Amino acid sequence: MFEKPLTPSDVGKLNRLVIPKQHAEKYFPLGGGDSGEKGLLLSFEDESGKSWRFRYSYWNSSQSYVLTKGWSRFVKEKRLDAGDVVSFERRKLNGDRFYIRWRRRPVPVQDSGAVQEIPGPPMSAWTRVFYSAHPYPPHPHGPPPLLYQPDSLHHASIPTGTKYSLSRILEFWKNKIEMRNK
Amino acid sequence: MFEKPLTPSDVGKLNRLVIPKQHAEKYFPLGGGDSGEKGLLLSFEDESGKSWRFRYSYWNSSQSYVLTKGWSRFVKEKRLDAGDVVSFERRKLNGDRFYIRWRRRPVPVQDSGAVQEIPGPPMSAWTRVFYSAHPYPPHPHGPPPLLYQPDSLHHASIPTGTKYSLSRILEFWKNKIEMRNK
DNA sequence: ATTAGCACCTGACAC
DNA sequence: TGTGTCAGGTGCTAA
Repeated sequence: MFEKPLTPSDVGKLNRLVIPKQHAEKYFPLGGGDSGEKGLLLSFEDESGKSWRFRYSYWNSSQSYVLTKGWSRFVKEKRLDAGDVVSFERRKLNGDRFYIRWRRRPVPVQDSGAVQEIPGPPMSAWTRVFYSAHPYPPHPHGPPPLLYQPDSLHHASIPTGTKYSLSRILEFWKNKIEMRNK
Repeated sequence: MFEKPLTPSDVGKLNRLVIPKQHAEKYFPLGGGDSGEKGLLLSFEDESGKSWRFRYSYWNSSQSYVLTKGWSRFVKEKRLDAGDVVSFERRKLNGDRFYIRWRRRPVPVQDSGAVQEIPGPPMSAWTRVFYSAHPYPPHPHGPPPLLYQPDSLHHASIPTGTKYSLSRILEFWKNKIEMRNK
């Protein structure tokens, strides 16, 4: 049916996938007043045969069609990232089902030289911690990103229970924000 | 009956107070199918004798009990802030009524003077920032205050060894930065 | 235009 | 380890 390259918001904390209107209206029509109220529950099968249910609805405020409930679980399980592509298919072969596929982003993002190193011995530790732990890059529009998440750091593991002393936290972030505000 | 120290959300723009489940089910039972649907209207008397009505209901999605309608007016009139404590009481003395009381957040524990492993601001910087930052967006005019006010730190309300989980730290600072960028 | 209120949703974390 | 709780969110509607 169609594909969509995921935006940062699609894989971010908004927990929703925007379906481009032309595709939404063509393939997932919401019947006006009836199902249009609360949306639909759409079921898809992934590459492993696992079934995924997403709530599909229309947001009047943004006039867009979205998958909401269930979407974030999919993003997490598949470890989807901005630029990756999801595709929705319908196969009438055995029973007319919906399928959802995904693939890594076609070409690695070119390094624009935007990654900023924070100087200082403790800081480098912190940048690593932060990069690897920060699930969502900042919004792509507006001011230049404060944080950047290079591919190589995606899954660097920090034990989830790791804790840090306040003074180091404050020191680090004071710096961050001062840089940001310059 | 019980008390609750208010969270930033309880006094913030969500306009609701979460009643901890244990207390809710003990003192404000929602009778299954009857009142469970639409909640109740609870009436309380404050310290001045003024009557407050709150809508009390159960949110299925989060499985929590909340005061909604009317709550924000109470917060505003009493100028409640995060950390302040509300208490709910029932007095059978004259007529078995509900009372609602409130008090300012407990005075912080005196700073022990212990030195941090790494030089940095006292712990209260953190608490102060954390709580004062949330409720209502606090930029009246002029540049919003930078991260913390070292000059206003006379107490430590957290034991000096306290550490924080990464997720809390990141969440907090993400908010901070977003506010500054607004 | 703003916002209280409402019914939902989710991730983090304490146990 | 899971699981339940709940703090912090969302979009929508009505006023």
